[in-house]
Amino acid sequence: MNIPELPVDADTTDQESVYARLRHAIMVGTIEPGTNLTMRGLADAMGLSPTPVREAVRRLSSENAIEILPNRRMAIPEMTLGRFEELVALRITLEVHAAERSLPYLSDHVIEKLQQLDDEMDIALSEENLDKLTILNLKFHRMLYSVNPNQVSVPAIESVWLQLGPFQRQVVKRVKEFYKIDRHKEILTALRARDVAALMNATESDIREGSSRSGRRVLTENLPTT
Amino acid sequence: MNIPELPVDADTTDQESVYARLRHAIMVGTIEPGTNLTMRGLADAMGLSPTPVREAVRRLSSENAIEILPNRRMAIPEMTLGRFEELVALRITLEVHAAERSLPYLSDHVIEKLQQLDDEMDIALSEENLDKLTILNLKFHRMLYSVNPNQVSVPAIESVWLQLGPFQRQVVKRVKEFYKIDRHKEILTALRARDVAALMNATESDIREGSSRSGRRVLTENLPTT
DNA sequence: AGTTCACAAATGATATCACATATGCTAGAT
DNA sequence: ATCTAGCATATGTGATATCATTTGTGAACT
Repeated sequence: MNIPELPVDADTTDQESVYARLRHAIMVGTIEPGTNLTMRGLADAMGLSPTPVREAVRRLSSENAIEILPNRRMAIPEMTLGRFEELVALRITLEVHAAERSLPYLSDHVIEKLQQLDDEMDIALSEENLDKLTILNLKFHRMLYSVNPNQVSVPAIESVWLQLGPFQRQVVKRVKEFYKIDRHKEILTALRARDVAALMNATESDIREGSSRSGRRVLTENLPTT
Repeated sequence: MNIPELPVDADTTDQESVYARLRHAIMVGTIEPGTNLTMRGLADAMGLSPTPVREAVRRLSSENAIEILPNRRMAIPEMTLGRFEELVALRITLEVHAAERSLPYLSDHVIEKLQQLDDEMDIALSEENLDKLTILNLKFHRMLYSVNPNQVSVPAIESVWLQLGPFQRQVVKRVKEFYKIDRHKEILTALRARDVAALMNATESDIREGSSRSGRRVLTENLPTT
């Protein structure tokens, strides 16, 4: 198992950096569904003792990114069509909610930064750098929802991202087939117009087209439907 | 700090039981907002070494039930009016979503069990057993949302309950002032009629009246508004 | 060849220890 | 009396050791 390192500032705790590394790896789909993990294996891979690894894994298990089996072993959960569709539906509900509640706090400056992120995404797409595309996409959404100063939904949203993550590589490969219209441009237009209804619509379409269609295709080809 | 014990079956791990105990205590509001916690303090209180306590605490921190401060100390987060209103709004969005997606899987047998829970709540209310009332209420909601076999929203919902928990005792004391109409009865009626719109309406009203109004009152009386 | 049992290796869970940092208290200076 | 410096204590973090349980392997048996 090879978990890429991540830049960390000096004061971060080992537990924290393990958490960040695993989280990142899961979210971009580095680790495939069904992968079995061991505390000592991860600890060895990262050159640490099992202690901080256990703490990081526990956190991820509470976010439903890692599954603790009855035999006390750990695994990345398998994806099924039913679970996938529930996750996408939840993602839409949560992100439409978060977008709606961010709009009143939105400044032109943030819109500008969102625009820049979208530009970077265009570059990543043309370079076929799919992991980077994924990260930038999530960063775009996170930034929008975080402008609400009392925001409490981002952690829930990130948990859904984590659960969809292992499946991400398979989905994103097909994204060009289904993602004909650039919904981020629509989101940006709605933001500039401060148009709530348009924003909610564009957000839903973005998520649905970015994951649902291609994801379902992959799943009906490969996986059990239960 | 006195964290009540909880019944556990033989095979549960120490870490797991600490997690369950803390979680329960936070959810019914045993621990007040702003309370400072220490690993060793909790460990001593439960007769365990710090190791399993750390893991349980880490999990709860990832569910935003416990806050890790920059000095690496831990505390139960303070509540503010802004955060409170965001939490209630998120609770409504999530639970309306979950209720809607459970309805298609609902059996008469489950409706019967929900009815029984509601009866128990009436008794708890007449006995003024407020902690029990809280637990039964959450159990009622959890049972409904869990009939969806592919359900993925309950963990997110429980995280919101956890974040509202420390505030629960103050709110529930006032519940009689605002909770004039029994919205659980309305939910049950909607379930029996398989009426989605009525279900969603009743769910929203139940949550809003059960927490929002009395909660806001408590907060505007006591706390900073930021 | 396939099955079963026994033993070895791997793994998870927890306590303990060592270390670094943060906190709190006391004594001295102003 | 108040502030500050310094030291003792408390606390968080992580490595290690130990034990119980699970997994895996190989030999004996059918």
